Amino acid sequence: MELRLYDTLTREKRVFTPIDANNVRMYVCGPTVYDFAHIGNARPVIVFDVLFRLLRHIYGENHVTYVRNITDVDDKINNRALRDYPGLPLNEAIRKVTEKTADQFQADVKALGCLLPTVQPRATEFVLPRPDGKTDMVMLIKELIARGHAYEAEGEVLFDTQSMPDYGALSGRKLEDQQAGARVAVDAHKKHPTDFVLWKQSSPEEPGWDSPWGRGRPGWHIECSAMAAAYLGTTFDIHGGGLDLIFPHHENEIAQSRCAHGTHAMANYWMHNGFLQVEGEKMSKSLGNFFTIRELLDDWPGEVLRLNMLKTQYRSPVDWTVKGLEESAKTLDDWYAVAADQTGGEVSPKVIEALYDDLNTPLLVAALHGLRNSAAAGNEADRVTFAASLRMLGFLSETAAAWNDRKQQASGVDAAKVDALIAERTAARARKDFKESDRLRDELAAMGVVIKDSKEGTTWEIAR
RNA sequence: GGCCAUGUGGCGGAAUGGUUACGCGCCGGUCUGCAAAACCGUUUAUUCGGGUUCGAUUCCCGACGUGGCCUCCA
Repeated sequence: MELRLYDTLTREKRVFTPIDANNVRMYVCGPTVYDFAHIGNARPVIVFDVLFRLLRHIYGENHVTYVRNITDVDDKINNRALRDYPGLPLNEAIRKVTEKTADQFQADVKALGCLLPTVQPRATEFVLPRPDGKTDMVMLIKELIARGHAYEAEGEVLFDTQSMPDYGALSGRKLEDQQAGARVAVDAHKKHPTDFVLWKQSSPEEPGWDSPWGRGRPGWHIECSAMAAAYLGTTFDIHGGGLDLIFPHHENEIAQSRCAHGTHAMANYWMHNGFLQVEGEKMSKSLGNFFTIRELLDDWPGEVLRLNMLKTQYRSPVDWTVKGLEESAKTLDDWYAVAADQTGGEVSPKVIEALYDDLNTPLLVAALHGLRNSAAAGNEADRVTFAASLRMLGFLSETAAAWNDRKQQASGVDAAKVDALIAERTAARARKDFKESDRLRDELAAMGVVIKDSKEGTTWEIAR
């Protein structure tokens, strides 16, 4: 059994072979911290967390390096800073925006059950040459100019796309096609319409760094090229992100990195997650179906959001619906009850096998259902395996009791009152006063409490 | 317009050149004072039209639908 991953560059599933099994290296494009992350942003975070966990399982916990950057230099951030903190000096306002947003992102991701990446570098720390000598953006740009892949024009430094014979390979674009397209803005100072900015000048009001090309700031793509090289080397194993990043972001990252380093590949496997729709419609602020992770966490435990995401294979579109969330919540209630705080054990081979096929998480969920049914039927070995498998995937982060308490607390139901009503009902049933016992049951139901009678007595839970 | 992805039962969602995925729901049963829960069981599908093939949901072509990218959106 071998791990196979779909590679966007070759458009096929390929057996995964790491460059160095002692240090498997993965880079995933993280957030640009200008606004709270929405549920669509959560998808790559969760998907690549699962891959990270799988790689750790295969190669060992200390033999995988996962880098997820934080982009804290971007014109959207500048605009947001000006809007939200009009009185403050820009640099201070920017810091407030990026810190607040980055902190919220970290909290959100943790709630979703994701492990901390090995490193989370910030773009602003990689603009200028560093004391530790790690690759920085200015260094890369100088190298690109020296190698004849970039040129200066009107104060900008631009990447010369025509200098790279196979530019466009990832997205399947040809330079010729781009020329004819009327929608590609033609700037007089560009040698070719697809040439893109590596460095641009900043006005005195804009954030900037002093560089060989004057005071300015980096273009959009160069920060990932720098941070990836800084931590993972000039060629590494896996580069991931959302489908929309294929062009131009990843295409241009590849161009910059390969041309600066003189390599044949930036990453050996390019993975892209599909998009997310909400209730069958495109998520957009104007439609009012735009949810931040934070908002969803107010209504659902993070594990519910996580499971809901993993019910679909990562390359397929996800339709994010309340019905789906309810189903996921119900499933987790059941799984918590059946797993029953088991500890230890090994992850099920079936779970690993499903993940080996390009992270087939729906098949994985089916395998979990199988274990669950076996455990519920009394197979104690499978109960342990079931729990171990769930934990490996980032579930079962709390005790079953805590899981149930959370639901009760969220509902605001008074447990003592429920217990008192149930005692009354039990007494009524004992004297065969079923009219009264049914009335009490209705009263509890009106409070959102469902009761369950069994031979051992009556238990209750919060209706979803 | 160019390029890319996708279209499976009431719903979500896998797999596969020929034999029921799985989950939710529905329905039936056991249990129950009646229910609920639990457990057992049943049910329904491969967008359309061609082609290849002994045989296609699976491969090929076309149509239609949906989504994405085409300079800073995961």
